[in-house]
Amino acid sequence: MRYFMALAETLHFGRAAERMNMSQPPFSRQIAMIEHTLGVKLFERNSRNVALTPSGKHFMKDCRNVLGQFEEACRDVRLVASGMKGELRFGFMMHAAHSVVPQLVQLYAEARPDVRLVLDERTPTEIDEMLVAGTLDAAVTFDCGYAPHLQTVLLARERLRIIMRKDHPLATVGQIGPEELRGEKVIAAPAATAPALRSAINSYFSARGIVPHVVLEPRLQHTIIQLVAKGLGVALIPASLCTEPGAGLISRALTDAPQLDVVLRAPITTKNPAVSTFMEIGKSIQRTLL
Amino acid sequence: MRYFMALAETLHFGRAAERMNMSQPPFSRQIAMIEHTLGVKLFERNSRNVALTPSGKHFMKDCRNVLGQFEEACRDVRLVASGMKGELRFGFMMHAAHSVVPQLVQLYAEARPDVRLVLDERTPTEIDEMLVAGTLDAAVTFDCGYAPHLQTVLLARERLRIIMRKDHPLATVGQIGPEELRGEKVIAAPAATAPALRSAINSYFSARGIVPHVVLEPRLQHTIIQLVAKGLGVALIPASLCTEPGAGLISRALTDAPQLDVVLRAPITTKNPAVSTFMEIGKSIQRTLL
DNA sequence: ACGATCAATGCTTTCAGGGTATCAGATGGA
DNA sequence: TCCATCTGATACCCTGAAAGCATTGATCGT
Repeated sequence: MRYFMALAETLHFGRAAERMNMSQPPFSRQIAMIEHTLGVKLFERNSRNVALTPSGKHFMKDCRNVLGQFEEACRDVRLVASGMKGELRFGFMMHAAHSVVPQLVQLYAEARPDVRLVLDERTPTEIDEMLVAGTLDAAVTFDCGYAPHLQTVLLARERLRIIMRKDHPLATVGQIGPEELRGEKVIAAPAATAPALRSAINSYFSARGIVPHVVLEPRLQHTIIQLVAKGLGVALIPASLCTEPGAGLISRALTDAPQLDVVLRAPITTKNPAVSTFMEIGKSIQRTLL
Repeated sequence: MRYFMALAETLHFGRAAERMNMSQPPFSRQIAMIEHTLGVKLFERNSRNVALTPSGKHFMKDCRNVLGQFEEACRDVRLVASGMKGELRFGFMMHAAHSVVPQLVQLYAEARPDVRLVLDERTPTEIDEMLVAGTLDAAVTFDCGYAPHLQTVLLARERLRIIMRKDHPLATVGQIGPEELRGEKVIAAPAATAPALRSAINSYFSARGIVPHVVLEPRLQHTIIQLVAKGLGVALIPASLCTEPGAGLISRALTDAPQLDVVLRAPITTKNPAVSTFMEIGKSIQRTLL
C-alpha cells in the first residue's frame, strides 16, 4: 500500500521507487503484483506517462485512510505503553469521596488527559477483592495493614468524629469519649464491609474496657448517616464527612479520637503503565497528617 | 497485524499459528518481532498461559479497525473496477433535461446505487469538449455527426416545433413552414453553442431558399423561451420542451419539421468501468423514434 | 532520424520468514 | 515427590519473495 501511494502521488516509477528507498525495476514489479493480486488495473501507463485509473483514484483515498489508521495505531500503542493514553480503573470508598478523591482525579486528568479514568465507588472490602482480582488498577481505601502484593501511598490521616441528632442528650456534653458513649446505641458498618474502620471503632471502646452497643450495621456510609438522622443511634465517622452534616445533625470531636489512614493502593505487579504516575500524583497530594 | 490478532483472539501460540497456516516457532518469533519493533510488550506470557497487556488490549481494537478498513479497501477497489461502485460524471444539455435524462438517471441509480452520479448541465459544445477532455464520463447531447473517438447510443429523435406568443399573428395560421416564417424574427442558439440544433434550423430554411432572420442568439435554451415570451421573436425548439409552454406561449407543429437525434455519448477509450452499464441502460430506454 | 526518458524484462543475489528438532518452565495427577 | 504433558522459546536450516543490476523497448522532443 505504501508503494501504491508513492506511485499514486508521484505518478513516476523512478521517483516513487526512490521515495521507497529502492530501485525502479523491483518497484515496477511490486506495482504489477498489487494489480495482479487485486485483479484491478490501478494505473494507466505507457512508457511515457503514468495516470491513475478511476479504480486507482478510489483506492488511493482508501489507502490513505488505512495507512493513516495504521500509523495512528502504532503511535497509540506506544502512548498506552508509556501511560500517556489508555484506561485506568479507579476504585474508591465513599469515605474518601469528599476528601482526597476529587483532587486526585482532577490532578490526574490534567496530567494525563488521554487516559480514561473509570471511577468505581465501592466498599473497602470490595475494593480489596477487586485489587487482587485485577478488576481495579488502583483504589483509595483505609489502610488495613498487611498487604504484601500491594503498593501503598498514604494520602491522609483522618480522625473519627461522632455524629448525632441535634436533640440528642450528648449534643450538650463538652468532651465525648468512650465512657460518655457507654450504653449509647451505635450505628457502624459491619467488619466484613469496612474492616479497618470497624476495628478502629471497636478498639476505641475496648481500650477502655467498654463494649459498644452496636444496634445497626448498614453496609453503606450513606445509610448510616440517614439512620442517625432518624434518631436510631449515633455514629463514628471520618471527619471529612462531617463538614456538612445533614439537617438536624451535629458532629463533635472525640477525646483521643481514633485515626484512620486513607491510602492509595495498587497491585505491585500491575501491568497498566498509567498507574505509576497516578501513584506519583497521590504522593504529591499527601494531606497534612492531622 | 493479522498474526497479532490471531494470538490476541486465541491467547494460544499453537492455535494462533495454526489459524495463520504456519507452525508455532516462526509464529512466536513474529510476535516477538512485532513487540520489538513497536517497543511495546503486547502479551504477558509464561510457559503456561498468555494474556494481553493493557497496551495489547488497546492495540487489538485499533488492529481490528485497521484490518477491517484494509479488507474493505480491497473489496471496494474490485467493486469500482467492476463498475458497481464509484463515480460517473454525467453531462447533459438542457434540451434533454425533460425527456430522456430523468429516466436514464433513475434507472441507472436503481441499477448501480453505489455509483455516485455527478450531474452537469451544459451546452452541447461544452459537452463535446468535456467528453474529449475526459472531464465527463458520458453525456446526452444532439448527434452532431462525425465523432470517431466517441461511442454513441441513439436515445430519441425529436422534431422541432415553433413556439411563439399567443397573440402572435402566426398563432392563427394552420400550417407553418419556412415560407410562413419568411421575414419573421427568429431567436436561436448560436452555432458555436449548439451546432447540431442551429444547423438543423438553418437548413430547414435554406432548403427552401430562405434566409432566416435571426435577431437574437442567446446561449441558453432557457433564455430563448423567455425572450419569445417577451415578444422579441419566435423560436424553433425540440418538441419535448413544448409540453408545458410558459404562460402566454403556444407551440405549433412545423410542416416537414426538422428532426434531431438525441444521443448518449461516451469516449470509447473510457477507463471508467461504470460507463458500460450506463450505456446499456441508454440502449434499453431508446424511445420510439417518432 | 536520433537521442533522451521511462517503464518493463531477464538474471542474479540476499535475507526475511517459514519449517523441523529441541529445550525449558509450569502444571497436575499418580 | 516425581513424571508425563503441555506450551512457549531457541537453534539451525532452507526456500523463495523481493531487491539490485543490466538491458530492452517504446515514446517524445529536437
